[in-house]
Amino acid sequence: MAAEIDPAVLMGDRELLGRSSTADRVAEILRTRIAEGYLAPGTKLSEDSIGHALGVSRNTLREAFRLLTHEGLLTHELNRGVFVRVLTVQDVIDIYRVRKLIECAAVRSLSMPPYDLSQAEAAVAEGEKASEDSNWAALGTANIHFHQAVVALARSTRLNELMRGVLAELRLVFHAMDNPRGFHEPYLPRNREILSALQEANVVRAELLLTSYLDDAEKQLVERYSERFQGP
Amino acid sequence: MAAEIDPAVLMGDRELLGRSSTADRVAEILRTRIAEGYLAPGTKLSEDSIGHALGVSRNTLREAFRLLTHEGLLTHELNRGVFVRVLTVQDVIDIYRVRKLIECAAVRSLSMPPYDLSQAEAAVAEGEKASEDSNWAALGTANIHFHQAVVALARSTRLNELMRGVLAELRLVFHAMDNPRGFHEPYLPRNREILSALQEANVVRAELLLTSYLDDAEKQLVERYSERFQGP
DNA sequence: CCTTAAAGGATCGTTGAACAATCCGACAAG
DNA sequence: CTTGTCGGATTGTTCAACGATCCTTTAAGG
Repeated sequence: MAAEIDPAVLMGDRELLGRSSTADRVAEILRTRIAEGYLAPGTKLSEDSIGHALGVSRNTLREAFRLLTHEGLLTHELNRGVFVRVLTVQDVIDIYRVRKLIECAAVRSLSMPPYDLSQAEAAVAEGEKASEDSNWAALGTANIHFHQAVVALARSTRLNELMRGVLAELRLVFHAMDNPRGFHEPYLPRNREILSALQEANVVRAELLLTSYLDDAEKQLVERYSERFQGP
Repeated sequence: MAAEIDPAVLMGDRELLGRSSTADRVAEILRTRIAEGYLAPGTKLSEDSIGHALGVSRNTLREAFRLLTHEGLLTHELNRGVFVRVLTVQDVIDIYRVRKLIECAAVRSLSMPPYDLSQAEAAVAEGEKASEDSNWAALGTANIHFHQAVVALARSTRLNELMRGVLAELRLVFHAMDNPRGFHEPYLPRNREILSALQEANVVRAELLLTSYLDDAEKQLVERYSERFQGP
């Protein structure tokens, strides 16, 4: 009469069920505020003011801080408090070193098609739509999603996690760009090109495109960033 | 009369001095206990008992738990408490997927000598000494140090951090091996061989050796691990 | 005038206690 | 044997308090 229950179906609901912990929600709020630039790098997050503003206790807030600190969005200085992370030029260089190493390795690790490129395709489409809508913040997000999808090709949860953190840090850098359109838009067709190479199973070409992409982005970012933070 | 003070000398003491936050110290204690196997995977860490045993408050202990949870050494189940992480076979596979990707990419990223191989040399020597002393736990640690040194060749703090976490997780797996000597010792000469290839600047050979090393270790580990946790 | 030292206020680190929510085991009923 | 219910134990969350540390201000001295 009744069909057997597939446990796998219920698995997807677990995160929805298990999600709670006010600390997680507070962290999510702060994460969003940081990502959208409302909390600029260098801003001090006072336990008292933030806790009072959000109506949560200091202890709970501290747990949220610890979450975000571990994600690299906040820095914690003993007896001084937490601050929105300020990335140095050295950090930018390190981030791109990681990206080059991992993204390229992920592409190279692909053996025979078919791969699941649906995420990457969705990300490129997302970027093209954002570009049409002139929504440059969304375009930056879509770019990040594309490269997350590239790493996901390696099918490793740990690498995905690492990349999620690294790209979240990169968002902090993006906010230092005063011309988001001029920075993000040129990379959109390059993402499309990389995707095409992957669809044609031309791994070598995809890796070459990816490398030059990352080299260019790094150069551009380091240039802008250093003249803004170390320059005269 | 008095000689000039060399500031560099005092730098080494900073971590000793700046070591703060009881939560950090508690985390360090637990980290060590887990690494040495005293706290076996699956063990429940009761807030009451641990907090009372270490003489710290429950709040502080929870911060330490949160730290280790994010490092992947503990798992946190809502309203049930924290447990020493029990890795699945899938986790082992994922860990080795990451290792193959990153360690090989780190080696391949080397361009022209000279590289700084001092860390790697020290790790191999450490392993050979541990082997002479028949200290198999130390041998496992030395092996981990060697591969950490390999990743360090990429000179990225973020990659180093990732690898530190991944290899700490791997320690959890090692404790499931009932014959540590038989497992660790065969890999010692292979580390030496990889080091030799690097010293000769033969990057291609080093990468090949590394790949087969990791493939063998993964196969062996997965076999043992699955028959122990999913077997009859 | 500048440098150094001390006092004060603000914030963080840590603890202890309290209450609600949840889980776990035992026991009873069907 | 399964289901429902109860009570003890543990966790989740908040609050208040005190000591420790840092930053700023103020004062003294060269």
